[in-house]
Amino acid sequence: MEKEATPLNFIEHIIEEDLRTGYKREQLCFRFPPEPNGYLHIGHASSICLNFGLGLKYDAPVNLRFDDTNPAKEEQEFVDAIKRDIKWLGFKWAEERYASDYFQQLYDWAVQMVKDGKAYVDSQTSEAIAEQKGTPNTPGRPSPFRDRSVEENLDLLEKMKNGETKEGEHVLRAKINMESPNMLMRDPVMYRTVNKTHHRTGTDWKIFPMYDWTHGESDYIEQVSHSFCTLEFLPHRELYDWFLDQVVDDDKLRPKQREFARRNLSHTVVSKRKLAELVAAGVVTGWDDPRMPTISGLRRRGYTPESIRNFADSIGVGKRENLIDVSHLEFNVREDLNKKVPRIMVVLDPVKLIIDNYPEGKTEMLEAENNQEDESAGYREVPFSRELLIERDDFLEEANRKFFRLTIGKEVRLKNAYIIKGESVVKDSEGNITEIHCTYDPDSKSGSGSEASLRKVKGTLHWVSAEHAIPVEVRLYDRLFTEASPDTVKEKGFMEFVNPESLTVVTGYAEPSVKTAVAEDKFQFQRLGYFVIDRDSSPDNIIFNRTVPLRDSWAKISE
RNA sequence: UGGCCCAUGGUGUAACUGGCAACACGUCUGGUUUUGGUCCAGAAGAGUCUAGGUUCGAGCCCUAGUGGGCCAACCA
Repeated sequence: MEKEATPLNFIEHIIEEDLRTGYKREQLCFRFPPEPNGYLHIGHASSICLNFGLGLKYDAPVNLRFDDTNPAKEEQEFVDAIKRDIKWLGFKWAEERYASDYFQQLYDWAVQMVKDGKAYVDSQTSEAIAEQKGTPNTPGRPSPFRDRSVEENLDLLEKMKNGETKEGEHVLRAKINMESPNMLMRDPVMYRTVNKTHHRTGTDWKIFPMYDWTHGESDYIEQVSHSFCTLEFLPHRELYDWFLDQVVDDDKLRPKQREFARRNLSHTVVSKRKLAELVAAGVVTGWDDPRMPTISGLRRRGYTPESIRNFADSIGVGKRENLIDVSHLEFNVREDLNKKVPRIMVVLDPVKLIIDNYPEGKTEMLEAENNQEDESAGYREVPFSRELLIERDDFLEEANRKFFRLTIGKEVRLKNAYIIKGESVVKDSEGNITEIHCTYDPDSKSGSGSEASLRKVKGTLHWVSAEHAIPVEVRLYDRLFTEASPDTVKEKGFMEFVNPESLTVVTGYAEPSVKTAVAEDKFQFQRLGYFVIDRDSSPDNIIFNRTVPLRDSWAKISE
């Protein structure tokens, strides 16, 4: 029907090819299979967007399936967090499934495999089994238990299942090929016993299936057509297919595993273990700290679901190693926020600006556009008076020609207000500027249309009225890691690369309308970056988080 | 002493069954602008890891090499 204007990525090429060679469109089904052992991060977001994006594109169901086969690591808390984050990203899953739903079916199949001589119980230590497996360069040797009788195997498997054997005493192994060049085919473990309470099956099961003996079978049960995973699972594909051979009915759809490269982000660590360490060490306040690469952290930092989805789409999928620069991600928030965030003026590092020729005690309300790019965002009123606060670095006594802001003797515009001219400064005994004095042109009011108001000036400054300013807490976030490469961070110990200035808390002064904005949970913006109101804010305690700083050029020119 | 995967501007991806290497980010220049943001216009930047081969023609196919990655949890 529709012409594909955008080129297909290689995953879509696979699907298109399958559609040409037998698959029916209505058979397409995908899944996102997280293990509930931690919070979702930006890496998962790519996978979520890929799978759910395919679902949308092909109008196919996408299941959310929790890979909960290891009770030692998994918790209900993570299940809840994962569901929340996927919803926040804006996706809807067709079915909510759990690998643990399939424990009985998996067990029945395993029993059949034992009967068919395709699986056996091994009673060696894990060390012995590992040793016999050989190495990628040397073939493995068969276990002494490899040829146990079917009866004995069945009996032992039953006992394992009932918890009549000790943890680690036996495992069930598939009988494949100890000399395979693929290590995974050297009689992989299918079941191990774990004496832990499972978050869903409780103590019903004492044996738990391994990933390989679960994933393809779960895909098959759910009739998933394409099971996409990251490249490190490529060697698993042979085993995925072998296990499927043992259970697949010819008249049902056979799932396909296909692999894509995980997408790495510069300046970002996503290892759950390391993130947990950051939380434990108190480097961050929690999994949803705005500096965390978790979806909940990004949300709190001010990233919108759209910006994350756009990022994932624009980055594409491939099969090669990659390191995507965070600037790609940051571009996507800026792009999205530009369109929809109302602007509010906030001064972070204030210095007093006094308009000598403005009447003392007078306050006038000026009209200000909420979003210059979106007229429907409307207008608000901002109080203006004789004493204002402006950014300290918006003023320089002696400026070079590249400095566009306030200096003595030059004119600039106060945003939404008047054109002013720098006159003089007052300094304390240490030479710090405490007051800047200026004069304003009463005819130059913004939007008045007067001749004076149309005069070109070299810069525009944001400001707040000192008397009306509302103190707010502003948290300036920078990249958590100073090193770009996740590998380097991994090798050298990631704590060394934690940026000590990743969080700076300052008191800022905002215009009064910030109160309304907090109540309405609106985004904020001003020149120094994009600010969003932290979700811990209340009208009495307003906290801003900064999402991304503006381009570095600002910092360079300031010097 | 193996097997498998990958190789396109600084970054990430495109290039239909071989046909002038494209898009986005980033960078730079200019313009608009009630902030240097935004927006608009434009530029620079790879000849596709190397060497052979097939072909009228190769980023796409073949061979070898080089470089990078994955595989030796009772993790996923």
